[in-house]
Amino acid sequence: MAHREDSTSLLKQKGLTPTPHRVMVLGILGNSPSPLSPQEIFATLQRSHPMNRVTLYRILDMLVAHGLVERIQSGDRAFRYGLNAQSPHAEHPHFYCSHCGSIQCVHADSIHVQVEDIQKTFPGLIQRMEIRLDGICKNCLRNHKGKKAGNERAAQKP
Amino acid sequence: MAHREDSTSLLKQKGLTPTPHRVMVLGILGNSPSPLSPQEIFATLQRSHPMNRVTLYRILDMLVAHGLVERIQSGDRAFRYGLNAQSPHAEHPHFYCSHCGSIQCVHADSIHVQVEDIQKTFPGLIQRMEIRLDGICKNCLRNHKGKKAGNERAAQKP
DNA sequence: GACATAATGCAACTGAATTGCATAAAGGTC
DNA sequence: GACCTTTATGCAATTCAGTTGCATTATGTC
Repeated sequence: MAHREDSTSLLKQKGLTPTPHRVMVLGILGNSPSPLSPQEIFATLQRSHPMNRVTLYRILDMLVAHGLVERIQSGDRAFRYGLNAQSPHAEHPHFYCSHCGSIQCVHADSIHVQVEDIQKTFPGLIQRMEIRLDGICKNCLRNHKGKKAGNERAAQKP
Repeated sequence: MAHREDSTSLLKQKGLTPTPHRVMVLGILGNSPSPLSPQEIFATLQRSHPMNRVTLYRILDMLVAHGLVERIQSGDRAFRYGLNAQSPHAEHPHFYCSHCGSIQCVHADSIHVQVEDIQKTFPGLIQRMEIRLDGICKNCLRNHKGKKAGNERAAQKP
């Protein structure tokens, strides 16, 4: 996981000035096992290092633009941000729990989508791929065994 | 593609009363080669069969809930709706053009993601999968050859 | 035709993200 | 260090997509 020095040097590598805010945001993302929503990042920041919402969005945008951070879509309407996997094409799927909204990385060896193969016959330029699995996570399955699904519609209807 | 009678009978099959509005919406989706945003559906409707925004959203929700229509996420913040592929697990990827926002279905034989395999080791319940490719579509490549990408950021920044 | 149920419309609201502009911080030059 | 330019951050207001609550209209059944 990325410590403060790591975040700082990552930013410098990309020619970005390592302001405290940026270092913090990158650090939070580096310490999270799964991608986070701006809200979650914001909440974490509030405790120690409050910053304006807009600033957070702008920092995230910039990190994505410089390839340090990956932005993925979850089943709901908020994007999630996570440290970018270093190797391109080593993208992994994400699991979205439609009950609690949590996101998990899925390390699935069985998924080998050959973007190159598709590119051969596809007339547009493919730059990126995103795979998402929707369902109910382990915790929600355990906690709500026997209960009515209730919020399950969230997957489709955030 | 679905003609009016088809839409009507599809609705009846699901026990839904085939109101003019519903038949129209289902017809539009059936005649489109690619999934449409509510905005696009709305615009199409305006010409011949104006209806309230909310009604459209509610009809779409219902069609999704009854499995007639599939709701997918594009690279931007609007969902897209398309007739549901009849066979489950025959999901296909969608291509999102980050320049013009259009969506295309990709029929890629090379993509065989075995959800069952993932399910064996994944502790949650997987109910659905979505694969999306982001890039620049054929048209935008042609029209903007040599020009600066300009709006390309849309993929990440709708 | 009367009535209950379902469908639609309208207005106001929410949540996530964005824009425009003002202020504050960094960084370079003398 | 003072001055100035560039870059970051903050604040307020706005957009965009979708949702909620409630009134009104249509549909179907007896």
